[in-house]
Amino acid sequence: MVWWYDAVMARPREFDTKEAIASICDQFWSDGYEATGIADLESATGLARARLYSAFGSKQGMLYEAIDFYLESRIDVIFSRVDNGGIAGVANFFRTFAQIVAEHPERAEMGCLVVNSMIEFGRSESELVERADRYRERVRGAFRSALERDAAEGRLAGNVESLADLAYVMLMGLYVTVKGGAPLEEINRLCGIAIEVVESWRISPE
Amino acid sequence: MVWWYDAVMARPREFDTKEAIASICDQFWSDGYEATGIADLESATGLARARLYSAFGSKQGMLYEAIDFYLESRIDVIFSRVDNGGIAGVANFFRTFAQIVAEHPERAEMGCLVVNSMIEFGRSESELVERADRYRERVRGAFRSALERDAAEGRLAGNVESLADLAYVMLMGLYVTVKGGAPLEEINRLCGIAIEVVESWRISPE
DNA sequence: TATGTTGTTTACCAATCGGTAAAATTATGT
DNA sequence: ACATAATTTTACCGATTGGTAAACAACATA
Repeated sequence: MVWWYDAVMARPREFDTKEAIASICDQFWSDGYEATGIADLESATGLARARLYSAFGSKQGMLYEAIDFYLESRIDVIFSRVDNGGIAGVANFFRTFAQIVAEHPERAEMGCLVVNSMIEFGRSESELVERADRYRERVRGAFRSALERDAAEGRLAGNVESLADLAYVMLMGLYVTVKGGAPLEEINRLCGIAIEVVESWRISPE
Repeated sequence: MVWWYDAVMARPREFDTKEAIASICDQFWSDGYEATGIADLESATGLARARLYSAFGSKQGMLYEAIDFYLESRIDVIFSRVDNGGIAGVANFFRTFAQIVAEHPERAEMGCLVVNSMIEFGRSESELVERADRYRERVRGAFRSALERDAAEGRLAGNVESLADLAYVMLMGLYVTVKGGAPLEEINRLCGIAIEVVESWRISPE
């Protein structure tokens, strides 16, 4: 018994857990939680099931880590470009959204991992509800911080909170519609409307 | 072999298929497709699996019929009250939505069967995409027909199609947010914003 | 009553599900 | 070199999955 030291390394892990989680994330993202079996995760990561379980504990655990990874590697990156971007930043976000749907339909059809998971589980699992809360807060926070710039200079028609909320709701509506397989022209029309709405918030200087 | 007649009744079915579909619909609606097993459908309907399969063919077939039932028994009923209702009709729809979320949270958390299925399957199954198309068309159609009344009398600020689309997108965003387990106050705020948006479309007579 | 046809019942199926026990391997600290 | 502790490998588990074959029962026609 080792009584003098309790943090030995023993055998180090041969694979990069972040890399594995990235693959797991993609798998859950494109196929959903229930629809992906452990076998799918094995082939996605190239790791035997027992290695996955020893590293992440359970399938649910893998989803939680996948969502955490998604939040910091996708959501945070995407929405940090919206932060402080003003009305133009918000409008450009929706423009980019439309562009991605047009140019990378396979990616667009994956929708958003958090939205997908929210719908698949509802509020049945508190660990997911908590992450969904963080997600909504991040998205709305980005829109708020973008709009605050224009609001400070008196160029925003309306209050920041409400308009950020509206941008958030429109985005969620777009995600659902894209995932549902709506035709491209319909998506483009809806994105165009969202952009019009956002730009109508601008008070042009006289 | 009966060559002179090909539509004999033989033994009549002992259960009401519409009733069974209604139960199946509720089951899929509240738990999702993948998460409900045949055993769940058995206990929901009170019918042995073989009876379900002889009547509906497959689990997917049951989902298709469940969605068809949902479209005509829920969507059509709900949105027929929006048809021709004017701006007030659209605004009232969102008011009712908020009310249901507040008073019947369990029901609200089920979200919308079509939205849930759209997200669970994506555009992978054409039979679902087709139904999703019909769904969107019905929802936007109701909003359009509601707004056309005001538009005809010059009391609508904006064009009917775009505003109906906007109402649709906002509704989808609300569904997702409710299903994701957002707190009631947040839902209420978002509904309030949607209502404000809708009412801002009204051109009040001077 | 005989026959054809359909619905119901019962029992069953192979395949897959998520998960794990245990042996073999490989690094670490002494 | 040696004991320790972690990882990897292999093989496996019971439970559940969606689905079905076959015997039996009820009705319509003749």
